[in-house]
Amino acid sequence: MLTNPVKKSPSLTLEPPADEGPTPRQARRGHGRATLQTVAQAAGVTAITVSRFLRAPAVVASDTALRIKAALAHTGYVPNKQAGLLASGVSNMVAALLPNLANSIFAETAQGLSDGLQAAGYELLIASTGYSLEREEHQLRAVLGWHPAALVVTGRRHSAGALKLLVAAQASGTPVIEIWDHHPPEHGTRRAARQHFTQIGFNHDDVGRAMAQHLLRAGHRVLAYVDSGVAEDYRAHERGMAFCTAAQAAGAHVVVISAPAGDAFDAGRQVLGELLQAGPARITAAAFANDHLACGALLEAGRRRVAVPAQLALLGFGDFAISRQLSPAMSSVQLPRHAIGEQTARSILNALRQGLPAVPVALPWALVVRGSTGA
Amino acid sequence: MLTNPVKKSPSLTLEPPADEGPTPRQARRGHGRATLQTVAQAAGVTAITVSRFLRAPAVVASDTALRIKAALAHTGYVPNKQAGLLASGVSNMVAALLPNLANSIFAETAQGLSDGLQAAGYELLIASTGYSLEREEHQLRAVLGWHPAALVVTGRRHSAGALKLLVAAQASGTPVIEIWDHHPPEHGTRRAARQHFTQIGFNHDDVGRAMAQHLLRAGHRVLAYVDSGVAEDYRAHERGMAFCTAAQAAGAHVVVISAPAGDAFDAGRQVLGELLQAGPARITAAAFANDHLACGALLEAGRRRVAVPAQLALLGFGDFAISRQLSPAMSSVQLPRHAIGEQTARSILNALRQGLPAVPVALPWALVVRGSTGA
DNA sequence: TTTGGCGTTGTTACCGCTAACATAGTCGAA
DNA sequence: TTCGACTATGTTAGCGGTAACAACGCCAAA
Repeated sequence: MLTNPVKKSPSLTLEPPADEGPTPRQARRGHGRATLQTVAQAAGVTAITVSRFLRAPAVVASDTALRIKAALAHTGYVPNKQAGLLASGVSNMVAALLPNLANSIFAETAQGLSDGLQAAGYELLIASTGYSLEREEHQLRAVLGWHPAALVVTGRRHSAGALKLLVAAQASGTPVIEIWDHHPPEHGTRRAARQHFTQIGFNHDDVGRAMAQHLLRAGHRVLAYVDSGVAEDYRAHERGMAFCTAAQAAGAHVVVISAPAGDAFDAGRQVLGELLQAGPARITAAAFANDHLACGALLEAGRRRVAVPAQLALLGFGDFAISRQLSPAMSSVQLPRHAIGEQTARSILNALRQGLPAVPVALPWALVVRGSTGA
Repeated sequence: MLTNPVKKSPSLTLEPPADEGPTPRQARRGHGRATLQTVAQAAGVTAITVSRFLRAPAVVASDTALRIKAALAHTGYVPNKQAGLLASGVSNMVAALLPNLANSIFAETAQGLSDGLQAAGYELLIASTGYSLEREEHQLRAVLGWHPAALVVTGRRHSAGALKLLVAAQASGTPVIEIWDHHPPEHGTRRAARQHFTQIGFNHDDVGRAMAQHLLRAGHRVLAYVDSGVAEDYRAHERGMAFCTAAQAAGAHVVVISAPAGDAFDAGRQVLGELLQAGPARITAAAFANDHLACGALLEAGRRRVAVPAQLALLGFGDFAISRQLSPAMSSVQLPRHAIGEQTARSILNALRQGLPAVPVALPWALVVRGSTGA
């Protein structure tokens, strides 16, 4: 009964013009895809009934529902989200701005986000910023055009323009979440004056401090922090600063070395040479901005027959899969990579459903002690 | 001069109703964001003029342009892409379906895609399918609702429903690109009967064959292929099949072992035990579905004092960063991970700009011989 | 002076869908 | 029988842009 004659809708553009008068102007046609009109016509109802069926099948009569169901299958209807969103103002898309997708850290977070959101029927628009605040602002402006249901940005530092956009978005009810950081409000800065966003991550100062304390407790007194080769990765710097502060407070010496850019393993290898000769006295332990650097140093130490940890203890960050596999296994900081994404998805869904602002979450990390710092 | 009185547009809903009659029904308001109307009002023109300015600044008079520019800055206008797309039918969003973002292989491809598209002002909607064809179809249906400018899917195998959607999308002018594969048309199958999509990647049969030939040429006669722990990764299976075929054609024995699920390094370690005792005769060389498995085996070989390659040669796939770092360094197959993304972006942009279908591209890979197969 | 072209801006209708209100039809209680 | 509550569906008017066409002023050519 799909082809029974239905009352023709005057706005239907599918049938040939039938030259029944002066076509006022050339009608813009659709792209040939089925619309609600198409389906409605096939089911012998109007568009709004089909629309209702799609959003709440229970409200239409059961026989109507059957006809609509058949018509949907028959026409291969795919709802136009632009139109739906435009009309309803409700989006099911979440936009996430990440520094880099290729970096396993953010890739796993993206996967976690994706998992959590997709299960709830949301979609994920991803833009990468390459650690640049300028690009972040640009991407932000671009994704805002889609009126996303929520915004996820990485870190708590943004350009002035981006900040304005984020504040405006939040003010208009869009949850804004900063991931991979969890920082107490900074007093005495411009930052403190403004509203801040929900943060889901962990405190990098705490981690840097814990890394120092671990090495200090093992008796090291001349330390090094090997900073990331990515100059814009402020979180690695923050850990380094906290590391230095804690070490110096305990009366230890600290040297900071910046890793060269390029392949992180190779950078770590190169850094080992510097570690062996830098410092006022012999460096006995080094902490790294990430595990790849640390593993590079560890492998190079193996090649050069530098005893780890006896001669030089090494401590990574990130606990990548390879770290436990080397020997000695790399001590590192285990991060909630995937959990940040999952928790962010959960918080977003909560915020959207309850209408409440998302709550900040400090996720657990753990310093895992293995052979490289003398377990 | 932004606040000068402008001629009031009758359709403007910003001013209070001015109770000049029975408000027919409660007007739906926007979300408080600036619209073209807002900007136009501030600039003393109508919406269409602002719209024109945004798309082709040259066509409006220069003094008008100045006023509009000021009004845009003043209102913080962000174009509503839903509305724009709905009206024009032109999208600047590309949807990509990838098996997994956390996997470094696809993460780098995503990064390449993202780089290439963002530079041209396109945006990237990413969905992950978890290697499941069923989820792929579901995600496909979801992203199609956005009317993307192009579709990127991974691999050439899709569910029947997904295939139908892809064909329909392609028929309506949306470029469809299959990445990470490049396969000649298969004769005698249903696949051959239908139109196929632009493929950008490489031929996994070729790679599997090359892996076998490399080991055969080194004199190995009892081989193993260690398949991926992800059962749905058909490309790894295909490489394995080709590997076996080539080896057997040369009169060698081949054993196929499936890696256990879970951490790939650990899986590789476990597999080493099997490799040492499996087979009709002693296995002298093993090829792996990916470098993590291979590296796991290599590390375990080091622990067990199994000489690599003298006692057992190991050959990976993917050339991950760690592979060159171990000793002996892992022989592997270098893949155009990032290039697949970049090339896909380029092809999409070409196709959209020229209106021509995207051309298939076979990207180069290379078997890199290092110590683990006895360089 | 008339005419036509050009440059610039405005008017109208429409993209596909949904909110709000309106309207039939059904059924039970008064 | 009448009324009201309730169910199921329809009508209208947008959401915020853009395509197509119209119109206006200006200036040069006829």
